[in-house]
Amino acid sequence: MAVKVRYAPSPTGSPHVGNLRTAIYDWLLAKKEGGEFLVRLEDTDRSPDRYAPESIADIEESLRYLGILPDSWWVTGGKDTPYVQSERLPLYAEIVEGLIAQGHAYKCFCTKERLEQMRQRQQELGIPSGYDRRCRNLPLDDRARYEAENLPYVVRLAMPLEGTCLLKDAVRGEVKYEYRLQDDQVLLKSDGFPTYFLAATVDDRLMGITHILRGEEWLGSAPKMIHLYNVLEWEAPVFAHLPVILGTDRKKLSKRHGSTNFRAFIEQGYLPEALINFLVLLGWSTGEENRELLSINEIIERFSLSGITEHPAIFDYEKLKWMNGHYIRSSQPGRITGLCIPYLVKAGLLSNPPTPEEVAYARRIIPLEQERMKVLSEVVDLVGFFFKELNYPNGYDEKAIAKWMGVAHIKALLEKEIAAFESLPEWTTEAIEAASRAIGEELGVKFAEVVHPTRVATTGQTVGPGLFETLWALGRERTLERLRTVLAHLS
RNA sequence: GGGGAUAUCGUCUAGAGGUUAGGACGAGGGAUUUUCAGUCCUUAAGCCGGGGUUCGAUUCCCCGUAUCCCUACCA
Repeated sequence: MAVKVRYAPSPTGSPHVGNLRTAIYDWLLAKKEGGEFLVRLEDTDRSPDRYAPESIADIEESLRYLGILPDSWWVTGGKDTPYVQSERLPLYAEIVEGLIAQGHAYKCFCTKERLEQMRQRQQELGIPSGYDRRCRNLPLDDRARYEAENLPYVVRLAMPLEGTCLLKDAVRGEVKYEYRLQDDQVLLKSDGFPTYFLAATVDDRLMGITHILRGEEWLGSAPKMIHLYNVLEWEAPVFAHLPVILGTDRKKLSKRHGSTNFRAFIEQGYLPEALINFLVLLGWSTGEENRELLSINEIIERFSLSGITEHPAIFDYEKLKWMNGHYIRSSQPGRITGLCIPYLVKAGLLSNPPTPEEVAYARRIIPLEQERMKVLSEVVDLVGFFFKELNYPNGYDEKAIAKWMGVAHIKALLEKEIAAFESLPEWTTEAIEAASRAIGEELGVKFAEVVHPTRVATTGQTVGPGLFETLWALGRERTLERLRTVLAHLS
């Protein structure tokens, strides 16, 4: 049977990297096995504080950005339509009616207040918590009366009171559960919407899903779903429970640890291939081959559920940065330039939209800083000196001035450079370097004693790309202007 | 309180009944000298504890401990 996997996000905010990793694994499995990758929107939680329909666009964008496009989803449709659970309500209602008729599920009229009190009492007494099943054994005339009164109700799954459930997990092997310890899970809420347990089970079945990849936090609820499959007489798909991703304090990754949602990573400038490569490695490895830097195709070739780790992984932002830097460095300069320009526009360094001259300038300077970038957003600080008026000495690094603007040969150096640069037939890195070396010899100082003061005078700082590439990119006019300004202040 | 999962350098991980326990990030040192970054070389750093099984366990089993997850009309 062909593999069919699904990613089933909820519109409760910008996607979390943990969910994205699940989506990546889903996509990889589908690609590897020549199967189908389906994405379904699980929008059954309508409570105003969680339901965030505007995040649907984020979900779509995250998949597009990563390049893990679904074979079928609500955006492009497909043969399992609709892909949005709120549009599938009648399907769930029908299943629930059948379950009630067969005694596998029952209406529960308990109020939230009663359930709350029950839970509190259970906690005080130190006994296992869970629904006390009062409505499971409700006398018939009570139920008839409640129904006649139109009391709100939920539908609960009647779990077996004995026996064990054996889950065969693709990453964890066999896990056993006692049915009697399982709660009578709510399947249908009082607002008529299904819960995850019902909706996901029904949809996975109707959509022909063969493998369910989900976070380990779902492991404990597997027996409820397996029981549902059993009473519905459906064959259960393969379950694969993925290790959770933790923050540096070993707690479930959350906003406290820094960025966790897709949007934040994009804004900081992480490349899709870096995100995928890093996320994939958080819980999966190539095994003996021992490689970490892998292209998408190399990952697809090697991917398998058996390579998935069983223990939680801590999200290492440093390693992600390193990996992103690696992918930036190995990208075509044109691509990085294009990706960086919006950051410069946003920072006000370029007009909105940028003029052709500005774009040409950006194309000259951004590649010079490419190997220094870990994330794209750093470009703003890295190339700032190319754009800003330096205004000696205020715009200059204090320590840089202290170290190099007071050296004995500074005035002679600047004077000679201005004269030499003015008369240079061609403004090329080679010509600039040759002239600079000649000046150094004339002055009888070491080459470094030419380079460092010149760098400070023209850039205001001590770090940056190679000096002659910098001056070349800066252009003859800007270079001369900066040298003259500094010289004027020194005189 | 109950249930479940997991346990190899600080972090991500590989690994096998006998290995100098391998790689990567990060950290330290060195080289390249036009700074920073990069690149190359290099060093330090690990099998949770206790019982078994075994000639031999870090590896297999049990117990303990620790950590994480679940225990909602959220997913």
